[in-house]
Order: sequence, then C-alpha cells, then structure tokens
Amino acid sequence: MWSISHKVVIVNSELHHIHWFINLPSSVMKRMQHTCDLKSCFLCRRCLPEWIPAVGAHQKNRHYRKGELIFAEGDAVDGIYFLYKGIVKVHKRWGDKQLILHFAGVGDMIGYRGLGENRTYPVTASALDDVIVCFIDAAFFEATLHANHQLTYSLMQFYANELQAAEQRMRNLAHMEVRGRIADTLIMLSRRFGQNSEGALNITLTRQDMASYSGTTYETFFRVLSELARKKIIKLSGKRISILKQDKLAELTAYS
Amino acid sequence: MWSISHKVVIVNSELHHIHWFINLPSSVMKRMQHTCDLKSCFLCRRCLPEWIPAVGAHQKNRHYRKGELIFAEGDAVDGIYFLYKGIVKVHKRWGDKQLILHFAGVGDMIGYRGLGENRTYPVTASALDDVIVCFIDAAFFEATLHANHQLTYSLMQFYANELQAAEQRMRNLAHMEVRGRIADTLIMLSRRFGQNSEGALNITLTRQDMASYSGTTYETFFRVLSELARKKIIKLSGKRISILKQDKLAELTAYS
DNA sequence: CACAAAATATGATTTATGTCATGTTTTTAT
DNA sequence: ATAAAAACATGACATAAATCATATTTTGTG
Repeated sequence: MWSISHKVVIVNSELHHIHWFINLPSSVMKRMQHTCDLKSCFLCRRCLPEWIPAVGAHQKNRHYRKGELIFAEGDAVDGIYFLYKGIVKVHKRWGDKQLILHFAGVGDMIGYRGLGENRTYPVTASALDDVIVCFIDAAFFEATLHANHQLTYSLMQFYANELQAAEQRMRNLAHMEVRGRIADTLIMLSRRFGQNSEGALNITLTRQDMASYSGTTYETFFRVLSELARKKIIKLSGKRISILKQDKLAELTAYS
Repeated sequence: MWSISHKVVIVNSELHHIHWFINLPSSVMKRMQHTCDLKSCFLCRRCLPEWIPAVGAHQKNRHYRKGELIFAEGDAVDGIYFLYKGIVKVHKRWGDKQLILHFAGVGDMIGYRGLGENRTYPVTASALDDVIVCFIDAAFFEATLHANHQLTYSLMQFYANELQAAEQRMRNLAHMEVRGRIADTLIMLSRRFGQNSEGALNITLTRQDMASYSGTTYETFFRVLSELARKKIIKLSGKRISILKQDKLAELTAYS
C-alpha cells in the first residue's frame, strides 16, 4: 500500500507541496504577511519580549519597484532588510558578467553580508518584482545583537550554514561540470520556492539570471536546459520550468 | 648590528623565524608558543575571566605528524581546534580533485565549519607539517558560547568575514581567468604568511596544493608561474617563490 | 645510501564551454 | 496600440584550460 502512494508522491511532487503548506506551523504562516508584525521575522522571533517595542520604534517599511536597487556593491552599509514581498537577487559583478549568490524570497534577510568588518556591501541587491522590506539600521541592529544573546547565537549559526553552502558552491564552480551546476540550481529553486501540482517551479526567472546563478552563460544554460527537456527530465513551457524527474536531476549533481 | 643578523636570517629560514618572532608585538608573541596558555587564543581572549579555568580543564593538546588527517569530510563533528604549530590544509574533495579552502597557520582556528546545523565536517583538514593543536570538544565549546556573549559576537563576525571572502572567491572561480586567481593566491600567501627581506614567501607549498587553492590543475598553475617568472613579476628558486612586483600581481586580479 | 615515491617540468592534443552572429518572440513603456 | 527593448532560440566558431604523455629532479624512508 505504501509503495503505491510512494510512487504517486515521486511522480507528483505537487501534492507533496500542498500538503506541506497546509501543515505549516502557524509561526511560519504568519511570515507570509506583507509587513512586520513584530512576531514573525528572524529577528523578532529571537528577541527578548521587552526589546520588541524598541524594534517597533526603529523598524521602517520600504518599497521598491521592479528593477530598483536596494543597495549596490560598494555602498556603505546602512542596515539590514527583511523581505516581506517579492523576490530579490543578490549578486556580485565582474566586468559585464555577474554571479548571483542568492534569490531572496519572502521571509529572507538581505544585507547581512555587510555586517562583518568591511562596512561596505560586497554585493548588489536588486528587486526582481515589486518588493516590500522591513529595514533596520545597522546601529540599532548591533544594539539588538548585544541585548539579545539568542539572536546573536542564531545569527552565528546562520552565517556558519551560509559559509558551508558557499564553500560547497565554490567546489562546484571549480570542479563540477556545468550540467551539474545547472541541475543544482533547479533543485535549489524547487527546494526554496516549491513546485505546483504539475511540477512547475513556483518561481519564474529569466534564463540569464538562472545562468548567472549557475556560473555559466545564457547560451550554455539554454543548451543544457534543452538537453534536459529532450531527456524528459524537465518540461519547459515558456518561462515555466517543471521538474519531471527530481532523482535524475540529483544524479547529475553527483560525481561520476 | 641588526642588519647583519638580518642577512644571516635570510639564508637560514630557521634563524629567520627567530628574528621575526623577536619583533612581534607582545599580543601576538603569546600566540606563538606551542601550547595553550589560556590567554592568547581566539577563544581565551574573548572569555570572561571566571570561565577560563573551565577552559583549562577541558582543553586538550594533540599532535599530528605530517600527512595525518585531523578530521575528514563527512566525519561527525567532535569539536574545534586551535593551531599552535605547523600548517594545515583545509579542503573539499570532488572525485580525484580537490579544492583547498584554507591554509591554516599558527593562531588559526580549524573545524569551525562544523558548527552550523549540519553536524558533520564539510571539509578535510590535513597536516602539511608536524602539527600541534589545542582541542575543545563541541559540547563544551557550545556551553562556552552560551556563557560568553562577547565570544559569540566575535565568532559571528568572524563567520561574516569568512562568508564575504568565500563569495568573493566564488565570483573569481566563476568569472576571473586562471592567471588572476593564481595571482590572488600568491597575494594571499604573502599577506597571511609574509615574505622575508628578499621577497620570498615565508611558506613553501607544493605546486599542486597552490593549484588546488587556485581552482586549477598543476599544469596550468605551472605554466602561469613560469610566465610570471619570465616577466620578472616573481622569482622561482626551487620551492621558494619570491614576489618581485606586488603591484603587477595585483593588476592581474583586477578586471580588464 | 639507495631506491621508491612524490613532485616538478614541458610539449602535444582534446574538449568543454564561451563567444559571436542572427532571427524570433515576448515584455514593457509611451 | 505600437514601437522599442528585453528575453529567447540556435547554429557556427574560437579558445582557455584540462588532459595526456613522458622525462627529470627532489624527497622521504627502510
């Protein structure tokens, strides 16, 4: 009996996801709203209750139109942002090329890369959609860290995880073949943004942006995507990408 | 008088070390000794005085011979290490290739990459020399973090810096040409390990290891090194590499 | 000290991936 | 609605860097 439903799940990762959504803990559900409620974000969930009013007093909502920059590589660090609506791409430039480090979605922090010793943003953050963020200036954020040990500890863990992921990607950029990195990108998009009941990713990006995340050119990305579609591992319809065989995709990210 | 001993020093890298040692600021001096004195390391310098005895009780000195592994990629995380003697290379494998992430020297931490959510080391640490470390088990280290806010804050900041550096290298692996990455490697070695008065790096590594740090093959590394030597930007004599024109090297790491 | 193993040196060859060129379709802005 | 600008699609071609092959030198070890 289980083997049967098992099969359904594999073929249709859609149902799987709806199920997941319905069962979200209310704490996460609340994160879906469009402005700060002083309860849901990474920061508020880890602050002492008596500190929360101060957060309320310092927090500012900001809005950006599609294409606008939230900050640019080299800008002085002004603070940290929590994303409440839209998608933001975080990237580094090299001449006329770019490497995208992160597609930030609702609930994600932005600007945390500027909190080390170098007080200038090492990346650019640009709105891929209309975006709403909650902004907290650096001085108040630092005061918050000093007043809330639990937040500092969580942020430390967060950075540790990010570092681990970054170094994994370094290895992939150095040694994995492009096909593997592209498969990795698709898997990441599926994991972070989910798929609908037909297997289609719940996010649409330009091919250029997905290529820039994979560390390759548009043309190579396009060719590999076509190849995967030919092999029925994915399905393409316009901007929408559906993952048909997650396992085959995962195989491509393994050494052989 | 000093200039004379200076000259002696150069020829004999033994003596050279002594000289260097003598001129270090006292804060750094203390870090140079071969075992923990409960005062000098990243951890002790940031702990509350009343916590130090606990550190003393938990800290263990360990010794590794050249070539030995301190831990391997995939191993369960046991704790964190502070390096008191020798050089350790920290690397990730991909089939029969590797990417070196870090050459740890005296005073550096090792194993901190294992402190995120994934409790297995994402890297291998191997001794390039005879090595002495101070080991602190993960459970006690976490207790220490919870008891010492300043340490947690510093570690957070440390991770933030590492993340920034890692993402810079990601960009370089994706878009910079090999020549630039190799120049970058030489500059990093100079900055981290210093040069003697003739410009020679105070560290000797195999070409393969330097290539693996640069994200390329031995052959390509060798060819670029020869080219740089031909252009008198560096000088090669056996394993020793001297940097003659730091500025030319820096130019190679810029976009053109 | 000798001898095996590792590291170095270098030319020849291959290949994966980037670049260029061109046309079409889709999106965005007026 | 329509023009201009992005984004998409694909074939042809170029090339940086990897791979392969082979000889030499250095280093570590019984």
